[in-house]
Amino acid sequence: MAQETKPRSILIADDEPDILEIVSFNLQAEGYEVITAKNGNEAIELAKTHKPDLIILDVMMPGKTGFEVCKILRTLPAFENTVIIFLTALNDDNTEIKGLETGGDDYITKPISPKVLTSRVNALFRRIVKETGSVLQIGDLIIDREKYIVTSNGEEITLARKEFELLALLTSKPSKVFLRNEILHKVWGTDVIVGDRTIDVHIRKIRQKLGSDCITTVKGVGYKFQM
Amino acid sequence: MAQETKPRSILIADDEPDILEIVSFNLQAEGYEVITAKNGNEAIELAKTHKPDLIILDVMMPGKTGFEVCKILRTLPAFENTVIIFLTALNDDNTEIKGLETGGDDYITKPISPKVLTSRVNALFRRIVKETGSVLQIGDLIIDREKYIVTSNGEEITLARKEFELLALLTSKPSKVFLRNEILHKVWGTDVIVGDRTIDVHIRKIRQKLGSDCITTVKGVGYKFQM
DNA sequence: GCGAATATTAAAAAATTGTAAACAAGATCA
DNA sequence: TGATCTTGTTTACAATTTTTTAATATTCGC
Repeated sequence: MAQETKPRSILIADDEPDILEIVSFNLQAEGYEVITAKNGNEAIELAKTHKPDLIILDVMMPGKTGFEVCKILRTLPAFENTVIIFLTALNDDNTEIKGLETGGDDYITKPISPKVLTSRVNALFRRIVKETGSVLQIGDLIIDREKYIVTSNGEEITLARKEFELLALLTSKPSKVFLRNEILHKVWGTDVIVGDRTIDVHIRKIRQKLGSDCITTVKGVGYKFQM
Repeated sequence: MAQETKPRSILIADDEPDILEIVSFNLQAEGYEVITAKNGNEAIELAKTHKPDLIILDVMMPGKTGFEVCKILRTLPAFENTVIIFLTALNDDNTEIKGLETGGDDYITKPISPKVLTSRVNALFRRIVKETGSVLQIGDLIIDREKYIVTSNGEEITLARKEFELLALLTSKPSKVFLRNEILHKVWGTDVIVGDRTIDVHIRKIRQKLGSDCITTVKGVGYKFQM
């Protein structure tokens, strides 16, 4: 039931092994998948084969500079939207401006704090990343809270608001039995008073729409969702 | 009808008049529309009324700090996606990390070069525009957010400002259901109060102009755009 | 089988949205 | 300037959908 998300991948190119190691270590600790390159040409190769989500480029590298790598990558459609961060010892305004104008998203000067770098990477991902949206998948049932859509076997099912919220509640913890009281509180709210049969009627409608046997009655207690 | 392009607007908050002046000057020279605030509370006020595309906040300000302003704004739906840059004399890793984690998109330490700031602003806008897509094409509908033009089957459709903003919001995430409240906040602003039927009427006008079946009503929830 | 709990059904009630028309405030233009 | 649009908003009512109630049947555990 838990949605497996592919970890975001980051390519780091730097000719100093120490930097590669410490930055890799910190980014991996944060949950990113890290690939390293020792120079510009290797960076381009690895970028093409791995298509990382973010690329960190040292500016001064043997072979090709970070700027050159960036320029080359940006001409390729696959990388026009990839986030690129420059890393450099050159603390010079004009170089920084040049880096940002070359197509870099950020420019960090050495010596860098690995934690700051990580924060900046996180900030960029937060900004770029489309929110995954709260999509719940159980068996062949997909519940998309953002789009307010329920799909069963690829077929879209229209649920009214209370029906949707009730189903969303039950599916939030499959197999858990929700007490009638609990359901009332969470779907209707604490200050709304409705009759006893109201829940039943809504459950019935959901059962009708989904094909009945995914919501089980636990007599005297409540309901639970199970595929 | 003259097609005016709405310039991107930037709000700068700093208690040092010199900084306000020099930064404003440079950003205006770059073509941005600049609004200035002298402290945190003024920043919040101006943000609410002007809804700028980007906000630059000094961290140390009388009244509310930049971090506090950021935190407050981020809780409002209208500002959850606004770009925020921190500006500060505190060259301290932990503070920088805190700033980025508070929801800031960038953190620049003083003394700053106005040109570097401008470059960073440009870089962030370049990135955002890519994500938001200043020109959106959905089916045979083309929405140019920058030029305020909507084209359907090659034919230009004239939308009033509110209509355009509403459509732009809905199309910014196709299929996502926007809550009525969310729409009110993002199109009308946080402190504007309009009647219940106002949204409906605008939706109706858009439907009339585009041919009705691209905006779907999700009763009790909101509206969504779908081709 | 008994009784309490739940299912079913239809119809009433409530909530939400669609629509047309009217209005004020600006903008536009002759 | 005054007349005429355009825009944004409100109002009032119609149309629709959702939610609830209430009355009746059915189920399930004991």
